[in-house]
Amino acid sequence: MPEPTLRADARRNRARILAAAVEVFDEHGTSASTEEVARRAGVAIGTVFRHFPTKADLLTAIMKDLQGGLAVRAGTLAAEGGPTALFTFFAEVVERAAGARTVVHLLAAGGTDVGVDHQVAGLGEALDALLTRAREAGVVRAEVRLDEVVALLTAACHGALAAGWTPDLRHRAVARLLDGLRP
Amino acid sequence: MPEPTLRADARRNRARILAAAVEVFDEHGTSASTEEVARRAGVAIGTVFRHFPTKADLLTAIMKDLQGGLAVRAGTLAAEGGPTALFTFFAEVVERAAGARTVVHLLAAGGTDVGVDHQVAGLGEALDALLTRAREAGVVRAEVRLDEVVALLTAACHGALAAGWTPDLRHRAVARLLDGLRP
DNA sequence: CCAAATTATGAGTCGTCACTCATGTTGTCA
DNA sequence: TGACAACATGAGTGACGACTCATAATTTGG
Repeated sequence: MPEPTLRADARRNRARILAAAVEVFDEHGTSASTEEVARRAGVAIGTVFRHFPTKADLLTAIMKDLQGGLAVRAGTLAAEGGPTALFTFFAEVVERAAGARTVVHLLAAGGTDVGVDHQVAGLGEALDALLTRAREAGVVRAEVRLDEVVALLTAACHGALAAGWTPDLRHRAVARLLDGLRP
Repeated sequence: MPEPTLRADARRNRARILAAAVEVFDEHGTSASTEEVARRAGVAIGTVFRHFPTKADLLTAIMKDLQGGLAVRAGTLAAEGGPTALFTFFAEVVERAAGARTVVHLLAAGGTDVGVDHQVAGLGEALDALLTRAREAGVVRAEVRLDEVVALLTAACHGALAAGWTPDLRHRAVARLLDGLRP
């Protein structure tokens, strides 16, 4: 665990860079230049490369944060939400994806460009909890498996960015998707 | 209609370039270089740019062909297939997308990078025929609209390229999607 | 078979982007 | 507070890709 505590300014800059990167990639996709990220973060380009030696490293770090955030949200819903919390989570993620290219681009890269262990951060476990809860309550068919839910969620996020997906269409499409899980 | 009949070699080269482009883009995505397309087609790079002044023009032409092919297939299924022909078409397209990045990348670009009129080629009409047929036969709920079907199809194609979609998972995911359309 | 127009060629241009490194700056700890 | 290590800076490098253009090779109508 090589974590010899970063210097104060270094920690601050690292956070700024990550925040700026999410903004920039949300707006222009992951093909946006590293220089644009540096500009938005208010640091020199060399600083970005000091913290993230490769653009892929930067993307991986974002992915990690993202998964962490989703895992937390899924965990909260699993604990507090009712039997349909899975549906809530599903809709929330798609809604977020609609306005933020980063999520989708990273999901798209999943495993190819960006090396991310999908087991990390407990996202899988949290989703599994949501699914089990829904299954036991009978709002989801018994034979629906976790990987199918993840697959549909991924697909929906991609679709949400496609041309012509108005909010209305998005809601109807997600509704149809969830209908496919119900008994 | 500016079509003063191309010279024989020009027609041949145009066809070769289109075929090569589909191959290359299927393998490496639409970010593959124009030079690679030229190499595969066995022509010089200048020739590619003579026929398609811009890379976007090349992509648009491929898109047109692609939509035409899908429209024909949809038309055939609408005429010959049974009430579940819509499901057959859906599954076929996803299956094809799984092995060919071009389809998906172009769908993803839909309207942004590549300017394509989705009304062209009668794809919408053919799909509508399939949907109507299914609806009348009662295998699809009455309130399902065409744009939802297209949205789900797009989403599924994107997902089919994502990491970890084994053939088995792909089939199950599509099955769940179609379940969402049934009464 | 022969011009004249059309098309093919491919080395070169221009721009962009990920990434580097010599130099300057700042935080930290004794 | 001083001194050293950690960090920041930003002009520069090399690679790559879309696109151009002067020149050479084909096709085609007469």
